Amino acid sequence: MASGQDAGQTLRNASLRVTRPRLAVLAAVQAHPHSSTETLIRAVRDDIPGVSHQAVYDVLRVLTTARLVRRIEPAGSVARYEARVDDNHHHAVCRGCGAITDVDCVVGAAPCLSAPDDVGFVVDEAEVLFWGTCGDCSPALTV
Amino acid sequence: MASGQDAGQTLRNASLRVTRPRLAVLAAVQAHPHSSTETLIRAVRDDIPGVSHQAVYDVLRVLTTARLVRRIEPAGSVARYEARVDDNHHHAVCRGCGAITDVDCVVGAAPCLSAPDDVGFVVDEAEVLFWGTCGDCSPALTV
DNA sequence: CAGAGAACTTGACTCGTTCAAGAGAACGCG
DNA sequence: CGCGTTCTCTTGAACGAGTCAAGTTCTCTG
Repeated sequence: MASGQDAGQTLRNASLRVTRPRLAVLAAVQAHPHSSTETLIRAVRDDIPGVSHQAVYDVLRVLTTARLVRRIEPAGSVARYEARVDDNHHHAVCRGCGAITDVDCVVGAAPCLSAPDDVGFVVDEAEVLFWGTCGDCSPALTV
Repeated sequence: MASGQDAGQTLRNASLRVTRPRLAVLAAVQAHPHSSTETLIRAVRDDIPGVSHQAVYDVLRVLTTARLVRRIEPAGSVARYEARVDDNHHHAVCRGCGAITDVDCVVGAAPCLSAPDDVGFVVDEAEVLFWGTCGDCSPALTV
């Protein structure tokens, strides 16, 4: 893939060392958005069979801290990761199957909602989560 | 307390049996909004010293299912509970100390944001979480 | 007041995630 | 190009919030 070098450069730009696990994790997150750590571990092992789960956990933390991936943690779910970091978008979570779908920001720039002007609370992010039922999980609702 | 009978009636209205643990948990959630399960267990034990943690977990699940309390689960935090269920409000979470503050809904009725009209996804709740730093945790920011 | 079924106690256990120590690899510098 | 420092990965154990399961106790109906 031509993006292999790009990923290396991306890491370097973030002052991170370029290692195979990091490249593989980055690629896995891009290829499988909203995946759990376990899913990502499996995906990474397709590329590097021997990676330890700890390595993936470490890499994900580093990438998250460097803002190269974004961590999502809907209630009742394990942590999930996605590579869309430069735009402001939200998520819809299905209560039935747990599937997560991207939802473009309904208002505009982040934080896309008016912040509480209260007692010195400084908002740096407004997280919006839509809870509901996806098409596959609502067969009974025959409109 | 005069609310003792009210709480019993509240449970009965929800078709739930009235037990001391349930009354105590309900009172604890009302008295300590945004508390963790562990905190609630301690609060309940002030009233009924012998309650098992399992009982509190059970009661919280039942009350949550019956919509008498609401469960909040910010990323990186344990589950927390509150008794404000009949209005639509959101939360501000401090990245420093983890404190949670109520924020009245900025738009109006729930779900207070336009839903994704996409592929048959039916939204029943829009959860908004403001992330930032509370007054106590930002002493360095001397405007 | 007695029976049925829900609720609580006790104690073990699961599972995602983190901690810790040592071996190995990436990168800057000579 | 090779060396050393420092960060990264491996291995294996540990943690902790929450759940499961079996048995006893209590609430409520008739």
